[in-house]
Amino acid sequence: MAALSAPLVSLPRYPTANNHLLSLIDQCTNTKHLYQIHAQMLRTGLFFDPYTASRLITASALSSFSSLDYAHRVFDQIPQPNLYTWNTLIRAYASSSQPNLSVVVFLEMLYQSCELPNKFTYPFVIKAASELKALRLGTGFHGMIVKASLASDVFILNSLVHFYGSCGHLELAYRVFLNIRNKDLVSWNSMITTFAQGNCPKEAIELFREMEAESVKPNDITMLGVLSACAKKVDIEFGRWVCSYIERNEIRVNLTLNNAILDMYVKCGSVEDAKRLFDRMPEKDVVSWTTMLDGYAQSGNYDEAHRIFEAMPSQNIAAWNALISSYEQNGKPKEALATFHKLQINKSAKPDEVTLVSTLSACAQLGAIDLGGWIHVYIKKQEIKMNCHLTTSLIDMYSKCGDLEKALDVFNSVEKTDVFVWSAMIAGLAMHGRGRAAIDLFSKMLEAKVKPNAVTFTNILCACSHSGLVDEGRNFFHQMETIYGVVPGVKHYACMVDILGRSGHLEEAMEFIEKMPMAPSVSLWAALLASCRLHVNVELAEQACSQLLELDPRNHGAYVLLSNIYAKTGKWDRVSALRKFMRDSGLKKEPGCSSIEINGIIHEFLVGENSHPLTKEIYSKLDEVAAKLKSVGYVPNKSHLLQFVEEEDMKEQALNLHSEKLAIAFGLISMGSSQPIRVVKNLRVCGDCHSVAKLISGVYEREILLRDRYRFHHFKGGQCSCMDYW
DNA sequence: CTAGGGTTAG
Repeated sequence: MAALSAPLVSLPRYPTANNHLLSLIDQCTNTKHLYQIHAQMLRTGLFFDPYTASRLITASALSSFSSLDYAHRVFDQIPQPNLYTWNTLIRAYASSSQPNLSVVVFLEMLYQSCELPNKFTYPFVIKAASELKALRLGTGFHGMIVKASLASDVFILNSLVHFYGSCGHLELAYRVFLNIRNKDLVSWNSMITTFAQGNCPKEAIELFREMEAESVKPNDITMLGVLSACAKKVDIEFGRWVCSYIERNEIRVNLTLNNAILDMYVKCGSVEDAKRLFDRMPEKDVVSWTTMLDGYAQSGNYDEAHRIFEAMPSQNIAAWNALISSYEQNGKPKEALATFHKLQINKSAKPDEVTLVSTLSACAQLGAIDLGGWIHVYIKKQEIKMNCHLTTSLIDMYSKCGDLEKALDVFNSVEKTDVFVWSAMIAGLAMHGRGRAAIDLFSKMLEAKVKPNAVTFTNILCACSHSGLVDEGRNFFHQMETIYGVVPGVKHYACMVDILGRSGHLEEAMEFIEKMPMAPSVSLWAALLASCRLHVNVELAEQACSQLLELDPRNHGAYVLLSNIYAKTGKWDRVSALRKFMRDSGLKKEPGCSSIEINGIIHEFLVGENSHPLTKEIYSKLDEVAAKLKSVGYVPNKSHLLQFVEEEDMKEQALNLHSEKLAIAFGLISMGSSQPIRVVKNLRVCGDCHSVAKLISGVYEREILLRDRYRFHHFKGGQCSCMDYW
């Protein structure tokens, strides 16, 4: 009997040779070693022991010199893989760069193996689903788990919490969490992390309190989640408390935890605390350096930022990105582009999508279409994966640089879209005065089953405002909450005030403001004030202005708008009173500044500028323009003169010095006549400049694209795309 | 003999 049941090839359960080979696997440092062991296993027949073969798979799949390909080939040689072997491969793929293959192997197993997935299989394959953010897939696994009666396993449930969290479904994650009967530390950590990363820092901290109340002892991972929540909440008080909590409870502080504390200090605005910790840290890595660098850059301390940058052991792309994006976000787009340029020369790191997004955004701010277009080509040439972030930035860049057609090309050519891509395209149409097209696109977006968000509504209301679509604007505003569940914020109210005020419904705008459930913002009053100028309503303007100044006493824009209205109605005494007041309180009008890009170089003109090398030519061009326009009957409109110039003949001259005129004149001399002149102005275009640009576009047969603070003016054949509604 | 939770740049 004993002889009959013995296997043909006798394999002792734990033979010494077996143990010896296994211990050799742990000592492998390269693939060659693995091949030798593999060969030895085949020779001795040990390979056909599922456990031994699985160890070989694990070693080749998860080691530092890993080759998943090889692991898979090893797997394919195994005649009858058991469940453990399958799990090994599924696990290896789950944490690889191709988690989808984990799912493929899982499915193969369902078809080929007579064994069913067990409690070990699911955490792996759910991890793959989390990586893929594949909600439906993971939900399917969840169903299988319930059917297989595995739904009480705490390991599986914890991975489901993590899975729903990484898909952004916090409610589902929380529901699973609540259903875990025997919650362990990882359950709490998973849920806290999910809340912290899902932009619910309050809930994360509440859960941490609850955990304490249940006497579950937190560890370093818990604190990472809590600190990340503090950083998101910008609550330094609580952050400091967390640090002392870590000390009091003797939680092991490793490099990662120190980095998290560092980040918390930076995000909460205390670079000083961050620096103190940074100097004391026994060990630092790239993350520590980059976080510190980012802290200085975000706070505008570029001297220190550069010092850190130079001192870092290696300048990775994240470090460059920290500099570029902080410049771009702190209103220093030129510095952002200069840094990008340095990166290109330096070649120490390769631009990634974050770099390109920030740089495109800087191009958009400056109207630098040459560089922006160059980056577009770069993306194609380098075969950089287009994601929604990049698509959004490209659409935004082309729109803001005045090339709406290119923006539409990008929009129409991408496969992947999200709500931000659609919203950016709607914004592009809006700023070019194509209100109807923006509304059509909104309908298409709904057809594509993309849910509009707060940004979408800001943009669509903006479209209505620029195109004078008052009824449509009212409708969207009322529908946004009732139909789409987006609660109007103060920005949406400001848009509505703009829509109503601009179209002359000043009374209705005022009533609308009175019924607002929140306090009006500076920009809301500014919108009303601008409407008062357009429709010349001195009384309401004074009201709006005083409300605005109460919120922001040093807002020079408000004084300028009000003085415009006084000037328009001939109240010159009030104009001078305002001017005196501004001078006495040290308030200066923001100087008008226009820029134009010629052959990739941005030329800037301040109002009255005369430092440009071609100043002489520019001014003589302006004289020529003035003479030509006079001959077609143009009379300068002096009421647009906002500079408080008192002497009459000075006014006409000052009008000629407006920055947009200088930039247009420069464009006329420096560019080929077939190219449109693209100008970006920091303020709203003045009425006289608007008329002049229209005339130039006719007389000189030149297209002019003028972007002002609020929108685009596309001058062609003597007309403007705004139809004079601005 | 296999599991689950992690810090940086948009």
